[in-house]
Amino acid sequence: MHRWSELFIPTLREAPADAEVASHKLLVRAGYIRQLGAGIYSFLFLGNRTTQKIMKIVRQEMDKIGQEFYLPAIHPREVWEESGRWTVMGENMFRLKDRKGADLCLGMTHEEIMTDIARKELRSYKQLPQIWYQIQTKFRDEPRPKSGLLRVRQFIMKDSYSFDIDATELDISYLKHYDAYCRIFDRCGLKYMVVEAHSGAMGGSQSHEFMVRTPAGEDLIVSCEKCNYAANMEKATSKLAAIEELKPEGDGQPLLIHTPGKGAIADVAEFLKISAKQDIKTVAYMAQKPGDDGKTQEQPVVVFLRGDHSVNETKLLTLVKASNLRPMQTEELEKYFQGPAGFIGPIGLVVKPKEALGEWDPKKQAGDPRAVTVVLDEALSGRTNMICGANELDYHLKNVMPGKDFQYTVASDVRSVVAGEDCPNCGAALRIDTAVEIGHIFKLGYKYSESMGARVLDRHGKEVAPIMGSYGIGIERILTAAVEQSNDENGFWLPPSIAPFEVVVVATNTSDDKIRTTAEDITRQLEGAGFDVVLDDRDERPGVKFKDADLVGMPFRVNVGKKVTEGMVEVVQRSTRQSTDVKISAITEYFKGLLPPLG
RNA sequence: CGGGGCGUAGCGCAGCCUGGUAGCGCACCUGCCUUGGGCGCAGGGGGUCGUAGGUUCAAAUCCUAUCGCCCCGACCA
Repeated sequence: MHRWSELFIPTLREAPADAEVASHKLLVRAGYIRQLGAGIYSFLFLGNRTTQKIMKIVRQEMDKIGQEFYLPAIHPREVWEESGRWTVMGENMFRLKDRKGADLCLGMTHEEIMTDIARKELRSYKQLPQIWYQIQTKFRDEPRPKSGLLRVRQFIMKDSYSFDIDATELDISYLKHYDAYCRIFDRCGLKYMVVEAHSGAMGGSQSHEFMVRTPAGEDLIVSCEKCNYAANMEKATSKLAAIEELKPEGDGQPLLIHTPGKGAIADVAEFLKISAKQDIKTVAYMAQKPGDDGKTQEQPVVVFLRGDHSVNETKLLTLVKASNLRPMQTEELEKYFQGPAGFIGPIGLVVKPKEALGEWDPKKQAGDPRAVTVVLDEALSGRTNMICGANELDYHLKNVMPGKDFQYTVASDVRSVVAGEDCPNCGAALRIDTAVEIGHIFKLGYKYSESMGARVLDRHGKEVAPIMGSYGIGIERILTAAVEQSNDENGFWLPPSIAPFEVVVVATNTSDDKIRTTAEDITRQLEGAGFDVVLDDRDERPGVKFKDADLVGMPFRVNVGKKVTEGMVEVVQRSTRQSTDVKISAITEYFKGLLPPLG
């Protein structure tokens, strides 16, 4: 029997001053966690019980589709060099040296290690498909750990990896994970949504993120209330209302107009009595990418989009296969546009051909030194009679038509969706929320199997690289998300499946023998029926015990008090505060109707 | 890495400007009391004031450096 009086549950009346988000404050106050350093936390009794329950659910569902391994956390440098990520991971990776001076790192994720096993052992298509998973501690030297358990430097992750003979088979492994993840998060009692995510510049074809809405989240997700459209900001798009085009003036050719001192879009629009929607915004970047020699390569990228839109830099990075963007400086603007900041525009640019998109090989960069990658946002396709900068101080152009009056390297969706725009599926209004990512499934492709040399023979005897997928779940984030989702000023409540205890039995007055023994009896009964119960038998005033019970996350409380003389106790549901008088003799039956048996 | 803030008892804070005995609330220990929402009374324990230098007769307080933590930004396969 778990007696509170003998347990270590250090609850706090006040939250630590440096806690900001609800889950952080409450998990500390409830005695689940204590901080050791920035982004490093100890899990105490209650916190550990919960994460163990979460892991049990994850394990049960993963065992239905895969096999659990246990892999090292310390990795030799060589494996990470083979995949190229020893360099790519940069400062985010914890590195150390052993006594012989050999380089090692703490694993941030385990693609390399799993692929290493695969290449040494897998020989034939007959051994595929394989799904291997593990639940392991990961280390990331975050530049800025924050928000309690949300962004930390050490955390537990369930990660799995699939090896398939071809893309069709990968689809099956991917779908298995998708379904397993839904079962896991359902069982953990989370309200989550699945969003399409961008798969990054490093290859990979499909990716979904499992997100929980919360103000503490760091990711933005776009979703439709009407249909089930949901996407990551970096992937989201929207249907735009038709724009009323300006009338052409003169012969319809671009026409120079004097706009003295009106550089900004808003000024131009006001000066010309037009809407920003009729203006072309020009955003000029230098795209950056680390070169093979370790030096940063740069190339000019210019985006044209509707005056009231803004560039989504992640979309753009993916499009031009770059790792970073910086705004062009004045001299660079003058070099490529031959015009002054504020009045730059598309006409007169030397446009790189479509084949040059995403091309970084310096040998293929020869040609006109003024050549730039020009990206036209799709929202400008087919537009007519627009206003744009003339590349001349204090002048703009009228009657400009993308595609006719200027060329571009590529037309693509590179703008950010704005809340209230129309859903691309059903046309209803889109909303944008912050959310926390609790799971991510990802079609990796051949990146690791190719670079690390995993090969199997296919049914024709031909040597091929297996195609891979990688899939992660943040264990602590499930807890954090659950707390974020269900809390008030007094504390939080967890879904019974992951709460440290499903029921707390409060003996309101321990000096009353009848009350004390009844509370013990009830606890014993409920335990006997398979429920997870803790008995609060502390010699405290009832108020103290009620406050604690409200704080620490148990979904149900049984108050054993004066009504024992009538054979009754109260059952209080934490989430609703609803209190029900229940006959002591019927208490087990009552909970059987409320709670599913423990798995 | 840029900007800001904070390090004084387990937690929350005051004291610092204007140098001179280290304080308050909660928590903790003992006793009494109380027992349906952090109850009351009495007594008590606990802090090299983040660390290291410096100035001074004297430093929590002034100066310098350094470490740590938090927030905003950058970053986040």
